[in-house]
Amino acid sequence: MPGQNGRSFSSRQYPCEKCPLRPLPAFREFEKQELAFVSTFKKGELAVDKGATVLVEGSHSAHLYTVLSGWAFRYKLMSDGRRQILNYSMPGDLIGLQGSLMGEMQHSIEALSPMLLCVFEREHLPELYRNHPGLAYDITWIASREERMLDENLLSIGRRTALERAAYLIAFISSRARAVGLNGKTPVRIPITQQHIADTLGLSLVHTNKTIRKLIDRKLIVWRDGGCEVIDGERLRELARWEGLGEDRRPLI
Amino acid sequence: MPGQNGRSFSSRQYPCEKCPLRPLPAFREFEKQELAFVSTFKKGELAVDKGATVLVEGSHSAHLYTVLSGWAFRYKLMSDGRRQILNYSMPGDLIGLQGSLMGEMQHSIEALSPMLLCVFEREHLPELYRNHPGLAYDITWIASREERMLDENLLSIGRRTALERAAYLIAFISSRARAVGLNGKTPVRIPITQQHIADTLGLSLVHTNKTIRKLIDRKLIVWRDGGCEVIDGERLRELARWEGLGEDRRPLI
DNA sequence: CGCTCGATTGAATACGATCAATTACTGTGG
DNA sequence: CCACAGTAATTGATCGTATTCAATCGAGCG
Repeated sequence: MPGQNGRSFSSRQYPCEKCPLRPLPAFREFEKQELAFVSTFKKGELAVDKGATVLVEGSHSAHLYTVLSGWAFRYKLMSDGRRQILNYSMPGDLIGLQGSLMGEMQHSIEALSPMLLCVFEREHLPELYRNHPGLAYDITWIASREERMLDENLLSIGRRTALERAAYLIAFISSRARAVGLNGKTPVRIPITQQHIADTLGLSLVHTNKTIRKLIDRKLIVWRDGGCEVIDGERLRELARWEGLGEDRRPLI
Repeated sequence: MPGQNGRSFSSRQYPCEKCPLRPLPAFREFEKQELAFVSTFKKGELAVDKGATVLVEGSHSAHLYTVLSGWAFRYKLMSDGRRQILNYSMPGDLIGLQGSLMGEMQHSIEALSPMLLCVFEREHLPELYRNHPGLAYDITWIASREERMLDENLLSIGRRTALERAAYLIAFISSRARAVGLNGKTPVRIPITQQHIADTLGLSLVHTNKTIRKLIDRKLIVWRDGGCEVIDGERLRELARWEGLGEDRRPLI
């Protein structure tokens, strides 16, 4: 199917039984029947281009997605254009749950790289709740996990200095990416611009640049190929006074 | 039962069938059988004093609470003492869900006033998911609502100026309080100190004071009896460039 | 080659933090 | 009833971090 608006839908290339993510140690094992249901729940796959808007504030999407591959960010805009990035999405993350449950989306999501998404129909969610309490529990768990990340981000923006914030953010994203196996032999390259970092940390672009530069000069990270790579995650966490993810295995819908 | 640690447990004075909150227009109607289950789910009531810690970061509480009356706030501490207040809890809000789902609490909760809490046992949660998919859905909905509030708070701290932030926070809390009928004939008095506001907005106490003073001088709020009252919510929202809650009826567990 | 986008840098300013008191209010004990 | 202690609010002065303004630089692209 040809792409319009930077997106193209296809039925399925990755049946849930052969999900490339599920075998990762980050994810919990699933019961056979749960996996079977998720497989019927999945309607198809959606490929989106870098820069495309996956979901937009104010819309009532009929769909819910799981990221199969690629990166995105979730953000809100004020009427005068100020932007706040709320969190990042990467493989294994659910996108659009808030909208599915509550109706209207109150934030937007944009792809940071080409992405492949599993598409689910929001209208089948009640069926999931009726017939698969374990999966229902998992979805609540996932919502709670997002809340936990937001708590930590709020602490960061509210109480950390600019340098600590930048260190925290990069360490945080990098830890999450590692957990889903995004590091090959080379370190993960986080595909964001300094403008994204600025809009996440609540700083100006100029000051963000000067702050990032300090991290580079201290050899904690490098900036290349339009993105960021962590060199010394340990010292980044220390600088940020951050305890780390401390996450155990999580469900994958 | 006598109180220790500022808390005292009693069986129940408010059976769910006579819940003082449920009839409020802010809450959805419940099926008879759902109400019956919630009633058995409720173990008793807990009264806590102002200033008492309801749940503490790092603990594994066996309980989950719904606020029947009173105010609390949810916060995180950094090892060096910096505090970030994440959100406020008021009647109808669920407390401790994150901990119930994920094990360890990663934030603390402290009472801002004397409170009365409905006590639920975390270990009965799976039963709720098995037998009451509607309630399970409601709990996810509640988690999503909290996430939505955090999104908005993050936007505020990240992108609003000090004056806008203060205006937003007070308008936000006051709107929520109104929705659960906390206003009699007089406006709601929000029982917080300026230190709480400072720790919510990510500002220093001194600067918070000067900012609040501007709101008072502009006659948008008054400060009295150790708390804050809104005089002109409309202009507060305008000043904050905030769209308002826009919430419809929500579930009450 | 000229264009655009993202990164970078210097300079001037402003917003908010910090330091240091002072004031107002409440509850307590003499 | 008053002195006193403790908490919360308030104010002025100074300092510093982050914003804004204004360029420049470098890489990728048509």
